[in-house]
Amino acid sequence: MPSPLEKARKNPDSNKARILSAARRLFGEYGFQGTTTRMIAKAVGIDISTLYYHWGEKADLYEAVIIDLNEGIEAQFKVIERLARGRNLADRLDIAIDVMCDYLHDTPDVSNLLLLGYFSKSKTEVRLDEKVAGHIANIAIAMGLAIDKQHVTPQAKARIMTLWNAVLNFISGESFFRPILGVDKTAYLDVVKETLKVTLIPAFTGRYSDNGSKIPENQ
Amino acid sequence: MPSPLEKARKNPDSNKARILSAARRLFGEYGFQGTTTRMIAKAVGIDISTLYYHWGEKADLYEAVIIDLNEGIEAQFKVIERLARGRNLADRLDIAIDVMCDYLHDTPDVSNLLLLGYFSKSKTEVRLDEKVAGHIANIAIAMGLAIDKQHVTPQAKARIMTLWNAVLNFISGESFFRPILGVDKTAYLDVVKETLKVTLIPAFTGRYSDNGSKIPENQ
DNA sequence: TTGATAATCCATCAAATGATGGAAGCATTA
DNA sequence: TAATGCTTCCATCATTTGATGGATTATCAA
Repeated sequence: MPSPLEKARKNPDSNKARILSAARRLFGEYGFQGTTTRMIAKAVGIDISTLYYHWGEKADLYEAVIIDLNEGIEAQFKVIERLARGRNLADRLDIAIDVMCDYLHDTPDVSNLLLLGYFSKSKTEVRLDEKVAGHIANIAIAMGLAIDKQHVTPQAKARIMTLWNAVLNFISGESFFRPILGVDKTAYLDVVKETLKVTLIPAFTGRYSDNGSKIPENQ
Repeated sequence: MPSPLEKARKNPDSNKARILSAARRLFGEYGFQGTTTRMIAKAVGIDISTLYYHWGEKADLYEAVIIDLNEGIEAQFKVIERLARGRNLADRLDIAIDVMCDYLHDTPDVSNLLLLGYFSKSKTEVRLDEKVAGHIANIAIAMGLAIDKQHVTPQAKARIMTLWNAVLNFISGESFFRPILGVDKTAYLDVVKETLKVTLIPAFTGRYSDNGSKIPENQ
């Protein structure tokens, strides 16, 4: 039997799918508490009860949004892994930053939702942490910093978090940070990419100060 | 005539001050939308109407919280400036990271509130961006990267944002990131400081070249 | 003490919000 | 056509939430 999400994806023009899409955008913009079911229904152009018919209560819809979003991220990790295979560490990081920045910039709700999930404590908590732990480990593996999920050092994890969070911050906070930087919309993405690469790639390619044993480049 | 904030600070045991304090904690934890005036009143142990008597409508209370918070941050910048004066860049950054991490870790609402301000779009927007622009410029000056607020290059701004955001992310997201790192509460702060220093100080002390492929040499 | 000012609480309101029941419309198939 | 199941909308409810008016109590100077 197909899950509700698969059903919605199969027919992107259905109301069910359009509700999910609007919910994603609005939850990302205003957060869980700041988004009302009426706002979502109005954005789609349907009655509120249709929304409840398809997705159940608000928290269930939110959960569907989070699951959908995480699958999108995981798909991007696969893209990165494919493009980065066989390169050296600096090139892999370069590719990862490019791909992730482009992806998140094209789908702005994703980074908003993730950050809100990290920092805002809502009463209806949707489990997100083990997903993030998985993302961190995936990046570590894709970057060749670990053989498998069980062998990622805390140091590597912390460095990846720094990079991952920096990407999310810059993309999600564009409307906030861009005026401060004083660059236009098209230049912003380039400035961000360049800054992330220059500031953070050396943190991985340079020597690891604590253990001194950088994980060898096992292609 | 004293401002409401000065009045509240003068008498920290007054209900007015206790409301501000509880509001700060709860707004930081649940965000503007997720916090109700009843929650705040209950935390203080007073009737809701007393809250309205002292602070007016909810948005006004929130604004008072933000102003209070920004003054605390600016005070910390002064501390950093005093401690860092006369040192070299690497030492200044080291001090700045230590002082800011300690301060934010002791007052967890601050980083939460700032991040929520960056990323969550509420209908009742309180101006925060020019404050942040000021913070960025202050750091730039304190670090000796610029003579005055008018002469901070976009590159320097972007690097400072990366550092500043990284601090906020790690402190505010402790409950989220610490289990992933698998360290205990006391060790977390040290891991964070160490990671920030190792990964980000070279971004400032190294060359500001645009190819970014070089690894800094010093310390 | 008295009188004015400040602070607090009780009761209440209007609007917003999450959620549901049931009737009506639509589509597919027998 | 008739029957069945899926989808949509209207009307409505119970709570929650922001906010206020008015009565009551505390504070304190004259």
